[in-house]
Amino acid sequence: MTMPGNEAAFLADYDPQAYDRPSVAVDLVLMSVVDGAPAALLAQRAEHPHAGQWVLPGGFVPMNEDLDAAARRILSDKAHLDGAYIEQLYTFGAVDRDPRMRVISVAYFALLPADRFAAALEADPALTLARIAFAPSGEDRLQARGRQGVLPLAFDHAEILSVAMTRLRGKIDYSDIAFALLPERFTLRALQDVHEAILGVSLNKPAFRRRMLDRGWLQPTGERETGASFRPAELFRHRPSPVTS
Amino acid sequence: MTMPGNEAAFLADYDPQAYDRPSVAVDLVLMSVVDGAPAALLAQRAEHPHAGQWVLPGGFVPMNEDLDAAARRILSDKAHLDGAYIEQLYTFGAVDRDPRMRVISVAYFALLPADRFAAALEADPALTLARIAFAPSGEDRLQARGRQGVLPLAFDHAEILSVAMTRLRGKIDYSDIAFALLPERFTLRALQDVHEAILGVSLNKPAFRRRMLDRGWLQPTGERETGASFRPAELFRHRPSPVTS
DNA sequence: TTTACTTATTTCCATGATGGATATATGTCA
DNA sequence: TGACATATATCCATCATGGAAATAAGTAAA
Repeated sequence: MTMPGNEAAFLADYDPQAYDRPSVAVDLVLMSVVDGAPAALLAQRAEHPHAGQWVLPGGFVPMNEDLDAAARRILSDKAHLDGAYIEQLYTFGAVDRDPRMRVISVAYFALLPADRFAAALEADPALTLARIAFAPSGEDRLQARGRQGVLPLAFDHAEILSVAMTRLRGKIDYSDIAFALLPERFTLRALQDVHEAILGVSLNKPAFRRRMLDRGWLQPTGERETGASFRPAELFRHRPSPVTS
Repeated sequence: MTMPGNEAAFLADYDPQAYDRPSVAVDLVLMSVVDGAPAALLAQRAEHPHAGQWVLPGGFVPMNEDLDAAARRILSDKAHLDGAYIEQLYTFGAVDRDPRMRVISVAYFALLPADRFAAALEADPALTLARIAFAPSGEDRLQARGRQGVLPLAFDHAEILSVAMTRLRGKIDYSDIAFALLPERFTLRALQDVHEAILGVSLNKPAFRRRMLDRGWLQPTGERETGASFRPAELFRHRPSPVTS
């Protein structure tokens, strides 16, 4: 290769094939809170490697697509969902994490209200919504349960899921991501349930109410929930970050 | 390609060259606090593209090296440093972020006490330690200054640096990363200076002292600083996370 | 040796956030 | 109409924090 005198000439001469390169994938941790427990959407692999086992929905990143765009495409194509809150999580790059070849995976997590998963589960029978149980030990080990028991995850996806849960727990009480797990209108009770499910603790009700209200994130709608056989709670809406705007 | 009946056969048949793949790089944000201001180590590019401009030290990830190992290797080879606190930051994957080809960059940040940079700066004249000034507007824009004025960064490295500063600011008061920016023994004043430099605010001294002391992170040494022309402060040592152990 | 000086360290108090018990309000349903 | 169950409000003790002020402990000059 010659040494070109200027940058344009250099680029024209540049050979991108000079070195072997790893594949880059995006894996999605699609999370929600279902029946008082965190849950993640998993897919059953149809092909080798690890055919039949459960994994996070994912796919490779083509040459002409931004990482974030790839995440959204996989959300739509593989999980039949859209409009989720999406955030890049961590990049996993151990040499042997995939038996086929070197694959570096950029993990994203995506948060959705529980009811939004119904369509996805119907559209694709290879998907399941797995409950994430806290390990009996206080430690950070996770167990995913499907319809019939404990679900082991293929590749290093259990670790990815664990990192996602840790991130979620870390962010929930200083950011407003909890609202991404709730429908547009919700009661304070529902908001508290989400916090309790993610953190794995039970919270004091008046204190929680106070805290949320004077964060300025809640917009009262004046409406009340229906269908309860007792005093219905007021419905609130998420008022997006009044501080930042 | 045939459809193999078992996983071993499938892997034997698998062609990793079937699709074009991006290059993967690791870029390092090497940070410290120097003279009361955050600073980052920058390198002057010797080659195209952007020859002569300033960038974060970085390099490509070969096929047989874990991401974390690549970060440590670059720390050692490109920055002539070792033993830094290293943490993965974020992965940047816009299609056109590098004019040569598609490069996905996994950014790490690394924290070091200010005095550790001296050897690196001597060993490699293409390195400089740039001061990071807060933008006059309250916003999160950053300016890097070198010996002779404002240093613009090539590629998307200004954005990477900005993400690193944001992460550092976000973590400094609930984690113990501040200690990675200090020598083994330090005064409470020095610890507070680090916090103030990162956060860009001045803190209340007695409150800061109390907070740090009952976090349990500080181990008194009984020794005192020397060379001050007034009452010398006690030297403390970092006692690594008493909670986690 | 003593005193001025400067910063470290401690003490003290006011304030605001939080945990938690308790009281009150307001729906549904028998 | 009243029992019931939960929402919502009130109240108080406790703890973390900001900040002023007092005290301690070195150095250096008188």
